[in-house]
Amino acid sequence: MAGLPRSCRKPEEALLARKKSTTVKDVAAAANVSRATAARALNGYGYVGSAAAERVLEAAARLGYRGNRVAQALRQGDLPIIGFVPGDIQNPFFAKVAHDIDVAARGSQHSLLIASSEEDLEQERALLDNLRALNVRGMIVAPASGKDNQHLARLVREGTPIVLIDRVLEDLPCDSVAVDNEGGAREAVEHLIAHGHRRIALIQDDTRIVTARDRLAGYINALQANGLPVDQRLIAVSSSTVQHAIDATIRLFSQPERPTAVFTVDSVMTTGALLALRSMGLAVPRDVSLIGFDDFDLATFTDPQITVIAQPVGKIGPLAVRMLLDRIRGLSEPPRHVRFPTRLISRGSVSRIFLP
Amino acid sequence: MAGLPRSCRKPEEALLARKKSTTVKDVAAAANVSRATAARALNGYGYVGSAAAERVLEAAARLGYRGNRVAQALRQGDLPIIGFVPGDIQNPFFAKVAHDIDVAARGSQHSLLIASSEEDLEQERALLDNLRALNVRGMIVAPASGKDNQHLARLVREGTPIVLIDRVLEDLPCDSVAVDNEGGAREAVEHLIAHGHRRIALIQDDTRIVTARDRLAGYINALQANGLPVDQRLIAVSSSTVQHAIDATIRLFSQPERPTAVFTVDSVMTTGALLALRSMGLAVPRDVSLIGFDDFDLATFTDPQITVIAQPVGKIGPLAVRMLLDRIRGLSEPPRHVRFPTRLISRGSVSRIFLP
DNA sequence: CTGAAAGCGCTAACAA
DNA sequence: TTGTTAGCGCTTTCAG
Repeated sequence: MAGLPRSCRKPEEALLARKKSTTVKDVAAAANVSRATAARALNGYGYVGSAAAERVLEAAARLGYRGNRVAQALRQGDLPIIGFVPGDIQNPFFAKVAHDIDVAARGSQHSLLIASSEEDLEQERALLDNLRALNVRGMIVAPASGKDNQHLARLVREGTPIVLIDRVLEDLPCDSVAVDNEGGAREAVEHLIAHGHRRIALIQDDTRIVTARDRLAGYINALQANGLPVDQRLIAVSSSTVQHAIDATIRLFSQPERPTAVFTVDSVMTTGALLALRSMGLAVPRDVSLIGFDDFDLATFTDPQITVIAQPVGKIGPLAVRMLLDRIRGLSEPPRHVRFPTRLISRGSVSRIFLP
Repeated sequence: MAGLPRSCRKPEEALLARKKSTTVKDVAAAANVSRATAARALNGYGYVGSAAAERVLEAAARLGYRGNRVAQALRQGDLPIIGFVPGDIQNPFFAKVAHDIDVAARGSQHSLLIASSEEDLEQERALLDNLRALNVRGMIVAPASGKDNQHLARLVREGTPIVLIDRVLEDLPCDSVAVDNEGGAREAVEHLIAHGHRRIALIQDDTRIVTARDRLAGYINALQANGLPVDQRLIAVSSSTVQHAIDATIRLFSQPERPTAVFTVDSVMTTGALLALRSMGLAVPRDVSLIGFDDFDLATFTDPQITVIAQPVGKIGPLAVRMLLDRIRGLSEPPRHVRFPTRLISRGSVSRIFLP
């Protein structure tokens, strides 16, 4: 008899043992029908006599029957859940996207499991593996890295519906939703060049992150298209936290030949740059011009306000969910890639420089 | 023979059918051992001959065996997951707490499932029901409402480990981690009173939310302790979004007798109030003094900076996880309630008023 | 050291 | 209309 009470490693644990919840079997017994009939009544399919159905429902209510999704999932193959793996849940961009995904997912009867990779590739692997092992229906992922993505390739190969957001991996055959990072960055830098700036600094993430790489490309392309040199001393790499961005900015401005303008690749970086500049007594845009990728609350609070490259953040989550649901429903078209354009919002943080 | 391929509602769906993943059975077959032996080798318990074990591991690797958590969960009773139900994932307070919980949970081999209630009681019920049906180990919840919490009471009664954060329900017998909302609010308002203010406005959430209720109590207590009247026209209720807070602030200042100071109950409200005041051409603190509950990035970006009541945000998540894990491990002490003190950070947004 | 078999809770094909 | 039964993938006794 394998009938020992499970999970009794230590005696004291038994005290708090969760009350065994009521199962279909209990309900069926209470209603004097078979498990099959009870299940039919509970889930409303097939033929059930109205008398029997009523008894079942009554018993279920009385016993507090709730159903066990894990068992259902084991039986049916998957859980009505989609996973979202953002790079960092604290970044307002991802928080907003997470919220939008949540709303859209809920609208189609799915729960959302958010698991942040914290920009750590190893962690991302573990999380995706977890989600997969849980048999979620599909996943929306902002990959932490542009390289070493065999784990993603494998998931795709195995048929798990996946939609990439924000960071596209060209060689991965799955849908993606992102913005024109290269174009946006190029526009930002060209805006600075058009205002006479020549020493333009870049504060960016590790180029392992795809968006950082693309925005760097935009920066370089803009410079080269205008015959300006790419000076490595003007490029600061920092992880995307306010404190790191502060340090990077200070380093940048501790050099003999200071930049006259700064382009920051996300709103966290922009926040850090603003704080650093202020602490160094540099006024924007009098001493330094500033333009940031991604619009954010703070951008309109400074005086003057900050010029930014805005992304249509609110469109990303809902579209990603729609695409994912298509795949979950079995759509087998070739991968679709959507790239939204960005938009330069000119505020007051860029000044005109007159060349000698 | 119930051997029909499942899930073939429509023929085209079959095309994309997820590749059936390899099971212990496959591995066992490939290694020429029984399922039991394979399981033993895979999970490293019991006696397994080293030759057999090696064959199993090799076969598992070759076949790409990954394990099925759902089945494990069904067998073992629960999933190594904890759930977090914040009021609103976009609120930076909850985003930070979510991040902290994530880190702490991961440290103890648990995944985190974040499901935001969006301050909707009905939604919260559905989400908690989902989590419960998934057999998660425990949940950390910021209840959307101070009333109508039978759903929570029931979960607790059934033995699901639950820790409340930010918003404590006194009559619910479970652990909680929060801050001294009443005391913090009182200190804020007393600070304003000490600076000579008499017409002090409050911008707050619906009092259905426990923190809003407690902070309102602090506001009222401070006024009464100082012999000041509570004027309903000075109390604006708004849901916690920037736009709603803007509207509420404008309404407040459209009255004949304007307040000389404003106390906002969270950082989103504070952001909204700042935007509204600026749009009305009112300078802080020249025309209006301002103090907000909860410190946030923006508070140090305005000129002058904003005086706030700071909470030890970083301590809440980790402690909640620790308490939850205790319960999961079977701790059966009576409920523990932790309340952190708040701290007034005086910056420049409160001016002294000289009475006539 | 290994294998057979039971059973977690649920659903659904099939028989009655 | 209802009941019987198989089985999802896994772990774990118990008997070899």
